[in-house]
Amino acid sequence: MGAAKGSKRDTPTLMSLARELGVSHQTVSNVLNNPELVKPETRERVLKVIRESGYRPSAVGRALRTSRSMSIALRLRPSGDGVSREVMDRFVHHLAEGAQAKGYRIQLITAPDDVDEVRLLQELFRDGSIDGTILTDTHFDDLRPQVLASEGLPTVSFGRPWGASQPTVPWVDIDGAAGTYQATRYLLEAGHDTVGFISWPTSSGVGEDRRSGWMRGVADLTDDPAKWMVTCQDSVREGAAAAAELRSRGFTALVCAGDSLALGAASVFRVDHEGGPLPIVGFDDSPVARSLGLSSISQPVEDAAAQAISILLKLLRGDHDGPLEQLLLPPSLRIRDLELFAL
Amino acid sequence: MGAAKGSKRDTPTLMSLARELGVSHQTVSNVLNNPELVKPETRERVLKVIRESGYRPSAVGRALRTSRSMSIALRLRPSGDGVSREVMDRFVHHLAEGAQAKGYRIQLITAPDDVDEVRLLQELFRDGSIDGTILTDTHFDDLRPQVLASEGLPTVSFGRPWGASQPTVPWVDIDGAAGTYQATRYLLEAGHDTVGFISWPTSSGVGEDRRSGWMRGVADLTDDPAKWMVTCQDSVREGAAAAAELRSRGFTALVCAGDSLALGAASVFRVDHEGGPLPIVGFDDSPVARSLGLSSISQPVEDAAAQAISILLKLLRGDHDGPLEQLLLPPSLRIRDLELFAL
DNA sequence: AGCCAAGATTTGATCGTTCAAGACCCCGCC
DNA sequence: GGCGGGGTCTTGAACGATCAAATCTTGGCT
Repeated sequence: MGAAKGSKRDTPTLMSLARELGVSHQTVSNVLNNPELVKPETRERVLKVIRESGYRPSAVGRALRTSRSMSIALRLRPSGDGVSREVMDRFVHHLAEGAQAKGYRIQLITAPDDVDEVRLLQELFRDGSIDGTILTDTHFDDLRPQVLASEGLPTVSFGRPWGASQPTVPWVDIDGAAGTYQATRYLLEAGHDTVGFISWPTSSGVGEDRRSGWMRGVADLTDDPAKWMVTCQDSVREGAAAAAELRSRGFTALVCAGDSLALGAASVFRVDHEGGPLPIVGFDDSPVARSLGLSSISQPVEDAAAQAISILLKLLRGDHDGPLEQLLLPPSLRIRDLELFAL
Repeated sequence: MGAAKGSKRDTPTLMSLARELGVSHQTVSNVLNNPELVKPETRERVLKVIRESGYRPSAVGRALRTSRSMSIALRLRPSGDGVSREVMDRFVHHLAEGAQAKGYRIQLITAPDDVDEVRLLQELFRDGSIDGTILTDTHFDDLRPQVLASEGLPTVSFGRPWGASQPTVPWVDIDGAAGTYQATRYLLEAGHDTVGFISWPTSSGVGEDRRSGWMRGVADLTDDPAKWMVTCQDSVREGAAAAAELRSRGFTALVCAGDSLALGAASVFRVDHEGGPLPIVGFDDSPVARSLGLSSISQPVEDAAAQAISILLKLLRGDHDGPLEQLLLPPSLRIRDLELFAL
């Protein structure tokens, strides 16, 4: 076929295509990036060759010139034992999906602690590997947002800036309080006079948030909600112990800060239970809850991921219209009939 | 402070550092990549300035010149409902960790099916975004390895090439059969005369593998192992039904293809159980199994990830010594006392 | 005919690095 | 004293794209 210069089986480039077509490299580039600048006739001619050659613009060449890597960093946390990590898992997946749809890619990083995470992010940002990042698992005294913001590293946080007087980066989060409030009201309307709560230690912002929703839900029923709840670590065993305690105090329905606790609580309350939904509501709608038929509160992680991406891309585009975006998404209650224990 | 040319607050480059130092850019480059070529004296001088400026070589510039992106693609699957997806989760995490330790990064991709996955991988490979990939969830009639291999895309598979007469890419996998064999023998030695099996449909390579280990374990006890097992879909409910069936046939101990099934089976066998390990063994050692105190077979995913990375890097380096690597790692049995149901 | 503007295409520089030679210096050796 | 050679450093080109500006065409208007 080709005579001229001994065409190697190399992957085509703008230059090689241009030579082959007898046009300038810029014309080929324009066909792809600014088609309206090119006469329809030549545009078609160029497009044809592009298609036939299977040409794909070098992401690296492009990145060098535009100084945009089209990739976003995400720190992956060590597995941990929780039953609810599936939530984060789904978040990551939707993030990858959303990013990909916009031509971006998610790059995973790992770090032993926040300081290392921030340092690594800065390095990757400075060497052009990433354009921005999405933070997860925010907590009290979390310095990451403000450090990254001061470095000018485009950042969106999945999780509110707990305890900070003023947010330093835009964030998206799930309204845990709204979820537990809804669950509490549901149980009350289902005929229970009291609804107890199994809580995490107060060091957790997420835990505080979820507890506050329940408290609002029972505010008109008691002056001393502290007597209606038990605090314990996040495990099935402790959840069961806490539930036993509350049950002995006469509570017939419970809301729990997480599904591990709810699972434990369910093991206590299933005794004498007569079918239908167990009056226990967990949080996170984990796979276990789904497969055992436990009621739970489901986080709209898909929305959260989409919003996080969308806000981050806005930052990258430089659309600085107005103040930081802060988005609180409502979770939804999933009531289920007990499956496993009913057998 | 500098007078000369109005130094902007730009990030430093090889060129800018070279100018500042009064040496050539290549010398600076050599200090970083081939220190032995540079006289110790100047080397120190250059290093000092590098450190002070916080200079970091542009990953993009380097990638363009060397045509190595230092990143590895990994397809993230849709969440799915399984209780065992935590295994993949841990695998991904260890992969990211291992890659990062070697200067590589993991890029997430998503795809609705294998064909799209392969196409996307090819595109990313051709445009220089990735250097290689790690496949997961291999299955019968999986065409991905052979297509990728024929395209010259460096690939390592986590999961055997089920059904293929000849592997086309190196792989790492967990020896499921060894795990179920071990579990079966353990139960027999614990005093049970028979050990049943709850199996997945035979379309699954992983399921076949796990079943075969159990069959080997009971081979000397029965001529018709088909009567000792039940096949069903992977859910807690179906696991419970299958266990009830086997129990009614007189089986006192079971091995299950996965933890969902085992969880269902446990709900049946816990009745009349008197403490100590329940004679049910699941597979994957999922968080639920751990928190409920179910015995299970644990996959050495950390090893698997490390090996996968190691083999892939070898491919990238071009060390083609000998045939494709094929690595089968033994899982380990975790026997636990029942926790939750014992309360 | 002459001239300006819009349309279409080309030219040259640039992003930041590494590769492949070339230049220079100093020494020892015949 | 010229020559080879190792050690040190510099020069110029390449990687593959985009940006900025120059050039060539065309056509309409006076």
